[in-house]
Amino acid sequence: MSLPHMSESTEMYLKALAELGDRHVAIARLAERLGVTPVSANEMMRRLGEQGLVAHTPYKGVTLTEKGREAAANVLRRQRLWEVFLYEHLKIEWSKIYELACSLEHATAPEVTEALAAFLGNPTVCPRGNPIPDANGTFAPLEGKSLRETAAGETVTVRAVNATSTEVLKYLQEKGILPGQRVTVIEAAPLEGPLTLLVNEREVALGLSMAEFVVVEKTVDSGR
Amino acid sequence: MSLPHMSESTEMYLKALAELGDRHVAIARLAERLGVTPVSANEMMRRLGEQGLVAHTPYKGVTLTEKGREAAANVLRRQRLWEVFLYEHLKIEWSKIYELACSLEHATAPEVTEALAAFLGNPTVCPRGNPIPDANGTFAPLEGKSLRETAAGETVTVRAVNATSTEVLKYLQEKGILPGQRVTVIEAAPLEGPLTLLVNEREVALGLSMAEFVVVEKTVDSGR
DNA sequence: TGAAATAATAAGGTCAACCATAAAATTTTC
DNA sequence: GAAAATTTTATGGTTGACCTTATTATTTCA
Repeated sequence: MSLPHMSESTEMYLKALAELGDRHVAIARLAERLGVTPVSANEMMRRLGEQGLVAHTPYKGVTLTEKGREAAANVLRRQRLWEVFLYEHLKIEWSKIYELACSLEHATAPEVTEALAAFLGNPTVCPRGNPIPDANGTFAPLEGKSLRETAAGETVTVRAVNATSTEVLKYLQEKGILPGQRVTVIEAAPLEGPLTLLVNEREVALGLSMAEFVVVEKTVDSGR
Repeated sequence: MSLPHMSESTEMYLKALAELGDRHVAIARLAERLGVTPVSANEMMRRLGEQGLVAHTPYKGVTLTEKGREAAANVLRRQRLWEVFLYEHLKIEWSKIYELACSLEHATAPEVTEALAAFLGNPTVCPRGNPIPDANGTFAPLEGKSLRETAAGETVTVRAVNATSTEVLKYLQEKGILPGQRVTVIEAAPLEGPLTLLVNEREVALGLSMAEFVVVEKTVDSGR
């Protein structure tokens, strides 16, 4: 079941693919998220393809195979369990936990993963609002749409933040765009311009590339 | 202070040197402990020498420089803090903690190290009995001699176990050779033969290569 | 439909940390 | 003091994950 040993690099690619959604992912977007050149990402997709972890349809993009999806869930489980630990127990700043948990994740044996999950009380969401896959790799992929697709005038509730860069997370934290927060889109500037939001009675400007990774849900019970 | 980035490999070499004591260490012994060929260890010593971390006197051995000693203390700190966490909080089996902590150690940022230390209550010894350096890199190098040098008839108390292989640690665990345990050397077989010990009223055979890494202290207060 | 944009492939290069084999230098031991 | 053992150096090779530059293929859109 568990693969001979997955390199750190392989794990990062799998995680990125899982985080980018379960449809076909353009290699250019993958490369961008990982900070490598498209050529490198392409090479890597060939390698992962040979291992049966992804399926690549030229000019269409890549998807995880079932095997790849399972492996990715495992990586996400480790990543997000560490996030919980770092945030809840070590009291590390919210914006830094993704990056710090990421390093630990690659170094975590299955035995430690399960012991950690038990220690934490088998949490089901990470501090960034993302679901934590269970030990079998099953987890409900997050409901909701991205803030980017939210029309002006709408009021939504932040469900999760899928950004990974500490810098971006720091910006979101400063502006209060955190899971559970109610946000109203005041304006969406034309020409792919930024959104203007109302967060905690403060106006906040947010570029689309950041809004992309904020998962929101239409606020239903406005009076809770 | 903290180096640009130390590779996992560099950290392992520094740690092994620190664990092997503060005298000149023969490259062959280093290679043996790390499971690489002497040629590889030699190459690596040249590299670490260029970085000012070790001093190599040909045919005499290597020692850590002050810079190297500090770096090594930092690695040991991380290693041993994780050992405490894995053992005390995650309830992982004693014999496995070294290896599992080792992986985590390489992936641990300074910020996490310090938060972990605080979470654990700033422990000063790891479950294997070794001292945990403080945040400045200072720590009392373990008092005592190795079980290997203990004469037949002597009764000693195990202070620490400096073995690293899970297999060896498992054997020691099974035989009860753990920190705090009183041990009597019944016989030391000739020709570098094994020791026969009395541990918990049971006779135990122990090869010299294992005994080498059991640090003991002459039992003073026999009636505690 | 043809040009522009995007995506894929090809070719060649780097870097760290290993490996093996073999030759040379030094130390230890008889 | 010479042979044996150990250590060091030299040479050349491998692997994974990147990189650049250039060419070719495909898709999108005006």
